[in-house]
Amino acid sequence: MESNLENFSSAENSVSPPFRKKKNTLSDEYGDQSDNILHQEEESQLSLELAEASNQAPENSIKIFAAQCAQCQNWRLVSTKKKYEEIRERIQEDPFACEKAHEWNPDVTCNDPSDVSQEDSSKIWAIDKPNIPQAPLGWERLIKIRPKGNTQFADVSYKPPTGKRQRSLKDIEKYLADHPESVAQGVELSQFSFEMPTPLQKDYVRKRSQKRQSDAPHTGRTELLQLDEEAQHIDWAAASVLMSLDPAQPSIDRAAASAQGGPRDNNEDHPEVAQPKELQEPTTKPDSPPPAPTA
DNA sequence: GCCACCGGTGGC
DNA sequence: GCCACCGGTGGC
Repeated sequence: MESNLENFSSAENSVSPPFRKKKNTLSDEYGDQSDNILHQEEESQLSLELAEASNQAPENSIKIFAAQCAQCQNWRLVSTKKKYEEIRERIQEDPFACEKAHEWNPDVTCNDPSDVSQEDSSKIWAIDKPNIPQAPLGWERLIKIRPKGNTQFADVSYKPPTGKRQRSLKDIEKYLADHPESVAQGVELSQFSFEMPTPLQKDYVRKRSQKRQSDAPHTGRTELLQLDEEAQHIDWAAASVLMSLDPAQPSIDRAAASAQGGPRDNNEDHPEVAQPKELQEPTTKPDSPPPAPTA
């Protein structure tokens, strides 16, 4: 992926403004299928890509951020986490559009294919919640993705200018009580959100009722990718952001694809084969998007 | 001793 | 049934 994206260490979220378009996915080529995914209301969204499962990147941090153009529904990589946060915070009132990407990708237009694809088997995608405010100055919002099979998809926390990570609103409350100076600087509870992203693969997270598969080592991201065969649909309509990890396994695409296609109305032609590319591969350069989409 | 991870559970 | 919070524990 691009170098730009590599900087990101954490993910954020995105928003999905209500749109009037009918398509919603990132797919260019398979645009249609994407429609199914988001179907109904189209909204623009943001997506994130998690760091590699390997040991290199900071754990399961999100590496790539993307936002969906409200007009063409294609996804555009966002140059920095900060920019991403800015977009996210106001995405509802100020929907993302390809034009906004000109700041870091001057030539991109709605005719260019999405910068990201869900097909990228090496990535795990998750949709983030909308309306998450930017972290207060000096604070950093962190999202740690848990390995597949956990009862929870991720852990959201905030790292204050000083002190340790805060894991909940209650923690924040306490922190603010103990740090009047922060309050004096304008930091308030409403600036924090511990909502976590939703994995595209529904079975990524273990249901309470199910036992963990003893055999399956929950190594983490790697497994993620492969699992779902069943269609797991995410409510794109409701979703706002996507994140992806990169497991070393191939075969994810399909899963991802099915996951997405799965959503309610799939009109796709072929259930399995169809691989909606909602997100195009990050591989693609942000700057030089491939040929035109088809929409 | 501190930090991060993971599981369990209470509350909605 | 799902989600968020929090405690326990293992690893560094």
